[in-house]
Amino acid sequence: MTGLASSIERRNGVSLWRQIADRILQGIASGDFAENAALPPEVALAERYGVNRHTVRSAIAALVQEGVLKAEQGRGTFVLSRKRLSYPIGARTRFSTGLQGQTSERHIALLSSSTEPASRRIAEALGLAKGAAVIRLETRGEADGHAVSRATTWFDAKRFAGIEAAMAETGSITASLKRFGINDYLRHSTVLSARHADADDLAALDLQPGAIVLVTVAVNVTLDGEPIQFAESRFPAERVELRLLAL
Amino acid sequence: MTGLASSIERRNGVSLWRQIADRILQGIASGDFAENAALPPEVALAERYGVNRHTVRSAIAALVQEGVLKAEQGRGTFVLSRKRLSYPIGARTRFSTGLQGQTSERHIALLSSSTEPASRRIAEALGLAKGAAVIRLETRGEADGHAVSRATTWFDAKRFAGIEAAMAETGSITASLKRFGINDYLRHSTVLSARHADADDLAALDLQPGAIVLVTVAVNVTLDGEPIQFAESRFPAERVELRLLAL
DNA sequence: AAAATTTGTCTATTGATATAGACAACTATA
DNA sequence: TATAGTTGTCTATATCAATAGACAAATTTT
Repeated sequence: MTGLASSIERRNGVSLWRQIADRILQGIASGDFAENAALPPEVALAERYGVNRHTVRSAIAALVQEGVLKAEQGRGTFVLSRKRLSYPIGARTRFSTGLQGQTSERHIALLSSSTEPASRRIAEALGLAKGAAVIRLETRGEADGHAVSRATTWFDAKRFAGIEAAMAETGSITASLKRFGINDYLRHSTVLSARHADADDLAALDLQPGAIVLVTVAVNVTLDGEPIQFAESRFPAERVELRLLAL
Repeated sequence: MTGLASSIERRNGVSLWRQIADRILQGIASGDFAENAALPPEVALAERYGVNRHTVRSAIAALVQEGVLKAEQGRGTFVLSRKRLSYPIGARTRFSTGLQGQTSERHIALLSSSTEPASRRIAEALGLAKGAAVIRLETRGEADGHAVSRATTWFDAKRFAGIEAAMAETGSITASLKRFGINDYLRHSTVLSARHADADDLAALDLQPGAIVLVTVAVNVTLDGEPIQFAESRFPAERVELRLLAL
């Protein structure tokens, strides 16, 4: 990306230090600030962004807290290496296989599960009657010990009774579905949006308040086109990008 | 979406009123707050979010300013109708055809154009030598008089000399490419991310500071697989969602 | 007409945010 | 060993953000 001007905005509900922290993150992502190298000195950054040096210090302090930067007195402030995961989305999107090559270990942790009546939206997506019982799973995707996604998933309770136990045991949706005789499935639809992370996402994904999450709402179907799974997934925008396949 | 708890976070660089404004926007998008109906009274909202009534008023004031809400003394605060556009992304993504049925009028406005040497990234995507001349177009997508996207597009300057004039005249990428003998093209790859809008996006998309943009980086190719166009598009997350096709 | 409900305005207080300047502490280099 | 460059700490001040309470103004309900 060519570094477009993009200046800092005042009195808009987002503090200057938070905006500058975001700009520094962008700079790292775009290669403006190289990894494992020193950031420009505080005075230079202050001049570049048109703010006081102390404001820049607040931004840096937040990023040090996040583990993105490391400050050393007398030497400089350094960018720690933190690769952004590229999460593929396509007809055969699978959590585990998708991140192969980028991480050495990944699995899905089951945070909680419950059975509830289907809302109209979920009933329609799964082809059930409104109010039919559905199983709801709250999960967190982890790769190399880092949280990379947070998802809420619904299944027909009648057809997939006990799937929460299978998830807890296998740590994989694909493996769990196999136990119900589903050896292959396709992604039918995906709708994408973005918003600020809510408190639940912040805790589960270990994010700083104000962070942005990418949100996908997807329906998976069998090869016959029968809907089996409805899911909303949240990805931390600062650590993950989505790569659309087969377009 | 089931309304997950998601409480409000303090001293994180994002002011409470901005967080609450975001929550209200979410509430409208999710149907929690119906369009053309009254919002709960300020005291009720204050209690729901655990903040002072004046803080809620600040959030409402911002959304009134944005044209999302309308406050009437003695009556209540009303949600104005503002449908979120659903922008399709697929192999044959076209700006104009994609929004058919959702809007009555749409076109692409050319904001500026220039010729510059290709960065490594753009050269690789377009199959050119690094430093080769490329045409860069800055455009804004408009539907029914509202800005719905902001894009930066690069073309090989040698092959597409004068495309900026065609764009200015036709208001359409598809129509402009036809003048260069390209009657059909496909989307080869799309990478998706999200971030806070920068100053340029804020101005071009008529957003409030702190707003979130969805970012797509895409390469379009001819039917023979030859790359012809590299583009970065920004969509206001509060007004647009991306619907992934053919997955 | 009266009461209840809701938004609008005002004053006051507290804490967070941002600016400004000075100097200490530490590191690398001439 | 100086010197320059960099991060760390301190004080002070002004503005913004958030809370609190009281009452006015407009609308709807009783």
